[in-house]
Amino acid sequence: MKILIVEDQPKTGHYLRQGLSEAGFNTELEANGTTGQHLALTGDYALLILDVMLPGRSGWQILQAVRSAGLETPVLFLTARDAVEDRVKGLELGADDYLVKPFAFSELLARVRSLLRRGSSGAQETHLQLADLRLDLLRRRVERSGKRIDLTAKEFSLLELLLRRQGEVLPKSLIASQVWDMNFDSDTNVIEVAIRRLRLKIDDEFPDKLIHTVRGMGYVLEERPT
Amino acid sequence: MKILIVEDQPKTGHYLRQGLSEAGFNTELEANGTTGQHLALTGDYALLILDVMLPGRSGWQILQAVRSAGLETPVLFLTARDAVEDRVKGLELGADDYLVKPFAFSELLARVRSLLRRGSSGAQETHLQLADLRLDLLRRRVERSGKRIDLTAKEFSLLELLLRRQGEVLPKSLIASQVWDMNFDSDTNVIEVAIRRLRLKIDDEFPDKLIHTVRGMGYVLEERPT
DNA sequence: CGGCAAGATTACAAAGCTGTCAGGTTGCAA
DNA sequence: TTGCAACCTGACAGCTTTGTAATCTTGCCG
Repeated sequence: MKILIVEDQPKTGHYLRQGLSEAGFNTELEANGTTGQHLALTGDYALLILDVMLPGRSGWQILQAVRSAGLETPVLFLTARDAVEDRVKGLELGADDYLVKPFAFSELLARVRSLLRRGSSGAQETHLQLADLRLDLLRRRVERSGKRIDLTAKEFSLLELLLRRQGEVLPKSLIASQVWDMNFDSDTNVIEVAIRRLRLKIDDEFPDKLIHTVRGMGYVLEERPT
Repeated sequence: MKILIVEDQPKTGHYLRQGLSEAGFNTELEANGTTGQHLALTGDYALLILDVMLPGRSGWQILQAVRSAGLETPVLFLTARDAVEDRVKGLELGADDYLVKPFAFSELLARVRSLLRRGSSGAQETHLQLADLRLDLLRRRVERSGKRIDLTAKEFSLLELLLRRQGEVLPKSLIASQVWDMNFDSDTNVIEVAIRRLRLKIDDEFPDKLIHTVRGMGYVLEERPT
C-alpha cells in the first residue's frame, strides 16, 4: 500500500514523508506536477496527497486528470491558509478531504487513516456515531438515546465535524475554517455560542456529556468515564 | 426472488398480490402478524411489504424483530392516510420506504422496483441526477451544468422528491404529504410557491426546463425535447 | 370569443436562524 | 488569594426562510 505525495517545497515534502514513514506508511515523494500526474495515473496508490501550487501541473489539474481517468483513489489536498477558494474548488473537483497549511502532524495522520479506511471499504459513510449519539447524513437526522433531535444547519455541520474527528481536540481556528469558511477572527465568539446551542440540544438533558472544553485548546467530542 | 406481503385486509392483500404477480414478481401473502414475522425471519425474501395494523404482531414489531435479527431485507411500509406518526416511527425503526393507503398501483410498483434495485446493490444512494442537474445527498449540494446552486431546506427536500420520482407526475397531495407532513389542504398554495422558488433557482436561467406543470394533475421533473 | 378554474407571480408578515454584544463564571498562575 | 484570560450565557437585532394572501396570467371548454 503506497501513498503518493506531490509537493514541491522540499521542507514540507520531507516532513510529510518522514512522518508518514514513521507511522508505517510506504510513501513516494514527487516535486514536479507533470511527473506527479504521470505517477498518479500509472502507479497503484492507495492515496494521493497533492499540493495545489506545483511546477508543471497544479494539484487541481492532477486531480481532474485522475478523476477523468475514472480512478477513485482518495485524494487529500493541501491548501494555503487563506485560500478558501482552493478548498471549495478542490472538493468540487472530487477531492475527498483537504488540509490547510501549516497543519499539525497528528491532524494529517488522522485524515490519512480515515481516508484509507474509507477507500478500502469502497462506500462512503452515511452514519456517524458516538455512544448513543447517532447522526444520519442521508436523512439529515440526529438522535440521542433513540430520541430524535432537531438541529439547524449550522448546528448539524458543527456536530458533523465533531463526530468525524471525535476524540481529537479541535482548535477554534480549525472549526472556524471548516464550519464557517472563515479565517478565525478572535474578536468574535460565534463558536462559543454555537457550541452552547449544540450543547443545549445534545448534552444538557443527558447525564453523560459528550462535548468537552479543553481550555486554551478547543473542543473535543468524546465519551468520558463518569 | 420472493416478496412477502403481510396484510390482514383480504381486499388490499389480494390487490397487491395480483398486481405484483402480473408485474412478474413472485409473492406470498400472509394475514397474521405472528405467522408473518416467522416467515419474514426464516424465508429468504427480497422484500417485505408490511401493513401496520395486523392481528398478532404489528408491522412495527415485525420490522423491529427483522432488524434485530440483523437482516437487511428492504421493508416497505403501508400506513393509513392520517398517520404521520406511523410513517416517522416506521422510518426510525429502519423501514426503507412507506406508502400511504390508498395508493395508486403504479406508485407501489415504482417503489418496489426501486427498493429491489437498491437492495441488490447493497449500498444506499448518495446522488440523484437528471440531465445536467445533480444532487449530492451527503454533502447536501446541488449543481446544474457544473454550477453550484444553493437551496433552502424545503427547496432541497422538494427537489429530492422530484428527483427520486423523476418522470412521474406527482399530485400536489403527494407532494404535501412527503415534503410538508400534512394532508393536502387546497386552500393553501404553498406548493405552487415552493415550485416557483425552485424553478427560479434550477430552471429560470437554463433554456431546457426540467420542472413541468401538468395541469390538473401535478408536477413532473423530466427532460423534454426542445 | 368569453368565462372560469388552475396555476403563476408578487408582496408581505411571522417565525426561525445566526451573529454580536454585554455581562457573568471558572480555572489557572503569580 | 487575587487578577486575568478563557469561556459561558442570555438577550437582542438583522437576515433568511417559509407560509399566506391578493392579483395576474394561462389554458381549456362551452
